[in-house]
Amino acid sequence: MHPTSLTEWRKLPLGLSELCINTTLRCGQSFRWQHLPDNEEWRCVLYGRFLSLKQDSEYLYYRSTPPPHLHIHAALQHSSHNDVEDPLVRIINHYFNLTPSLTDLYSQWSLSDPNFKKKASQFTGIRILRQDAWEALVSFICSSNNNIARISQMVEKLCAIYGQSVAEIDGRTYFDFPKPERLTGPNTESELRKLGFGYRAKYIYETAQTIAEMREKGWLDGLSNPECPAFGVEPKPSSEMKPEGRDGYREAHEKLLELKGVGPKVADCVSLMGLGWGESVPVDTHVWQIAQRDYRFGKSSSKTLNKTTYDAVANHFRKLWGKEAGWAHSVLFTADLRTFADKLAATKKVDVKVEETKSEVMIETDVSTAIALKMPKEDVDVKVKVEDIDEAVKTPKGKKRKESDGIIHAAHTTETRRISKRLRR
DNA sequence: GGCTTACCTAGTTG
DNA sequence: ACAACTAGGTAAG
Repeated sequence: MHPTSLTEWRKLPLGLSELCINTTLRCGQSFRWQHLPDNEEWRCVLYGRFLSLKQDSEYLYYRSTPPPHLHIHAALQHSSHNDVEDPLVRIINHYFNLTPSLTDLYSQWSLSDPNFKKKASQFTGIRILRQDAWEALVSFICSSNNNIARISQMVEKLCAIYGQSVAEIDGRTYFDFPKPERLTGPNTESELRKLGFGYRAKYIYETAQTIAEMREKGWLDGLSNPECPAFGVEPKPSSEMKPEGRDGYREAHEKLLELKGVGPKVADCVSLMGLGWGESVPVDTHVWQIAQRDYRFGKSSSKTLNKTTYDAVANHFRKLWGKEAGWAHSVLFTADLRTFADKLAATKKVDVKVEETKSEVMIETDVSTAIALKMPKEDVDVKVKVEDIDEAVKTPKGKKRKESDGIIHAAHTTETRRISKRLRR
C-alpha cells in the first residue's frame, strides 16, 4: 500500500473540561488509540476512516486521510443532509458522546456526592465514549484478569491480523476492527492462542461464532439505548429510569451474559461504552475497592464480590449519581488507576518544579497540573528532590502490604519507583 | 446463592 | 538472572 496523504488540521471549539482526550483515551475505555508523544497526537481508525486528533485549551484539532470512495462505512454514504457537513465532525460528535454538557454533569454529581467533588477537580474532561459495540465486546472480553498494556497489545494484533488495512502513515499501517465473520474460521482459536490471547482465545472465537451465525444481523447494535443509538441511526426516546436501570439496559445486560467470556462486569462495560446505556456501572476490582474504602461497603456485605454484592454496589452508585452513573463511575475509576495515581499523590504533598525549556520560563506547579496543561513530555524537565518524594509518598516499610489497604500503598510504591527511574536518566 | 479454583501471559517485583 | 506476583474476570464445581 502507498503512503496515504493527510488532510490539513481542522478545528472544533471545545474546552478541556468538556473533553480531555489525554485522559479519556488512556483510562481503559478504548484500547486502540496510538499516542504520539512528540506533539501529543492521537491516531486511530473509526468506522473505516483514519482519524488523527490533538487538543489545546480551546480547540480539538482533527485531520484524516482524503475522503475514501469505496471502503467507506455504509452509514456515511447515507448522509441525508444537503448541507456539506464534514463526516469527520459527525464521527467525532458521536464517538466522543459530545451532546451532554460534561461540566453540568460534574456539578450535578459534586452536589450529590462529596467524595466525587473531592476527586473530580483533578480529573476533568473524562467522557464515556460511544464505541462500536462489537469492538467494545471483544476488547472487554480481552480485559479479564489482564492489564491495559496487554489488552492494547492484543487488540492491536487482532486488527493487524484480521482487520482491513485502511491507511499507511509514517511507515505504520492502520487497520479497521475485524467484523465477527472474520473470526469464525476453524483455526481462529489456535491462531489467537499463538498471538498470546491465552484462555480468551476460545471466548472470542465462540462469541464471534454466536453473533455471526446464531443471531440476527444487527442484533448487537439493536441492544443499544434508543437515545444513543449506533452511528448513523436516528435517536428515539428511551424508557423511564428505574433504580436498577431502564428496561432496555436490563435486557441488554441479560442478553450479553449469554455470550462466552461475558460476565456481569464485561456486560456492563459493553452496555456503557458500546451500547450507550449511561446508568451501567461496571463493578470491577477497582470499583469494589472504592466502594469499600470511600462508600462504607464491606462491613455488612460479604467480603468477596459475588452477584448480590455486585448489584448492591451498582445500585448504590445509580442512586447516588443518577441516570449517567456510569460516567461518574469512570471519573473515580480513572482517579484510582495506577497510570494516573501520580495526579493525586503529587498534588498531596510533592512540590514539583517544572521548567518549560522552550520558552525558558520557570513555572512552579504540580505534576497533575503539568499533565492537565498537557505539556509535551519532551519539552518538560521535571525536577524532584528525592526527599520530597519519600516524605510525600510515605513508602510503607511493612512487608505484607496486602493485608491492610494495599492498593494505595502499592500504587505509591510503584510511583516512587517510576519517579526515581525518571530522575536517573 | 455464596465461595473456590483454574485459566494464559507480558511485564514487574524482590 | 529468575521465581513469584500482578493485572478492569469468567466458568465450572
